[in-house]
Amino acid sequence: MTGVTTAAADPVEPKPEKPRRARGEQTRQLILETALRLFRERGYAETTMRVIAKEAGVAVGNAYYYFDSKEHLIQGFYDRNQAAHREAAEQILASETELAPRLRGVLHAGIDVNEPYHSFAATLFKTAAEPTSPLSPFSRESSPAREAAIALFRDVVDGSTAKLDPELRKELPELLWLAWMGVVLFWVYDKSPGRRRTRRLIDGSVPLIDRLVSLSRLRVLRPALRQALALIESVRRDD
Amino acid sequence: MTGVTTAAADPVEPKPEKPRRARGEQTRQLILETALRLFRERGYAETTMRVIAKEAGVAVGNAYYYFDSKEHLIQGFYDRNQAAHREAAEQILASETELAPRLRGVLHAGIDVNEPYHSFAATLFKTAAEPTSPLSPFSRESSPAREAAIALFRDVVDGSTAKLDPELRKELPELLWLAWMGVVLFWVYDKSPGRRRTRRLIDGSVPLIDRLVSLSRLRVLRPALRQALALIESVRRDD
DNA sequence: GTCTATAGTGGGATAGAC
DNA sequence: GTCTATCCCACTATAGAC
Repeated sequence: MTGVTTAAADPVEPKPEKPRRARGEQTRQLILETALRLFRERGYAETTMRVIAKEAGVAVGNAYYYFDSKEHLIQGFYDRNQAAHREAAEQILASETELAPRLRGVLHAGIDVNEPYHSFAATLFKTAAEPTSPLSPFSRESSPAREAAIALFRDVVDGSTAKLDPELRKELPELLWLAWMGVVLFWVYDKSPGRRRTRRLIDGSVPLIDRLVSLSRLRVLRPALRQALALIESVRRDD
Repeated sequence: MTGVTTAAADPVEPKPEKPRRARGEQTRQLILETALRLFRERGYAETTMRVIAKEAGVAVGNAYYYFDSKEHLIQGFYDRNQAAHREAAEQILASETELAPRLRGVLHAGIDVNEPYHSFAATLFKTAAEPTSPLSPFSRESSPAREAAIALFRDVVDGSTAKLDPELRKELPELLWLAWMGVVLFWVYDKSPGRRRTRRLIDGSVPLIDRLVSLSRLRVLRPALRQALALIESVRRDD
């Protein structure tokens, strides 16, 4: 390609998109993929930045050029899986119209997507749990990812035929996301073969949630529902 | 009791209880107190083991003699506060007989006890959240502390005049402990002045829980209650 | 059993040359 | 953007004093 006649490369051929930047992005991806592979193979704590760099064929400093810290590699993982969850969920959302199976399908899809990373996810959870960490699911930095996740549950609710109290309908997506966080927490701690207990938790919780949502329209339960919604409202204030 | 004539030191004076061990315990406490003070003053990550040792007037190796790792200092903190919570709760448990104020009092007492360590507790939470860590509230190593905490909520329930479904009564202490973990999680993330939002969460949740517990005796809700209890049972299996 | 002092290892993170 | 050299700190090892 060094050829003479094309020597100075007159711009007949349009340059590939973002030649410089693309290379940077490529290096970034290379480092991330290498890191995630090593995390899966030998665990997070056991994988040193030196080894990640070596395996990826770059210098340690270069890894730190793209990722502020070892923990920031986790954010890459997080984003990737959020996207994968959304994609896996689309199928169910397109085919089901009842609330319960929609919810059930989306929850199982989330577990499916994360399963290969179960052992590594324990560490993910550790760093995500720190409130001061930008990786926390509640942090400002994560809010795009969080909003995306909540939007997924809004789809679950809004695309269903369920009849809901309008106030409840407004709050439900965020509540379901919270419940999902709870399921993830349970899953992280779940050591049962094939994560049977988590599957059972989902299969048992969904009909229960479905039943409670229906019951919430009963006259006897209206005050309790109002009280619960007022609680959410009061707690949300002054954040 | 080896001695013949007991030449050296006839046992006229009984030795002070555990002369050697007491000294060890003292050193241990000294190191722990020093560490917790420094954690509060400058944060966990910023406090090095070197500084802890120096401030306590011991050698680094000595600190490691008593605490297997820096994180293990947190277990000391955890145990201390559990005891303090229990103690603070006694007053309320001795004076109240209704479920709601008993629960409310115990929850607020828990926050009171932990409040001085709020900023440091964030880090505590981080390490506690790792499932593989012995510091996790769900780990086997923590089970004495966890059992003690659940026992506290058993007192809350059993010492109250509330009329409960017997099945629910059996499960409620553990459920309340779980709720308490949730409150702690919320508290850790709570940045509002004076932790107002956490206080509101408690004040709003307790009457709601109280109401739901009462409602659970209604005929319309019995199936839902059974369903919920069955869920707990099925999820608990094969641990 | 309790403690010191010292010298090391290894890994996360950074500075600054190129 | 990429590298090499270096810093700092958690943690270990060891050898020995009391």
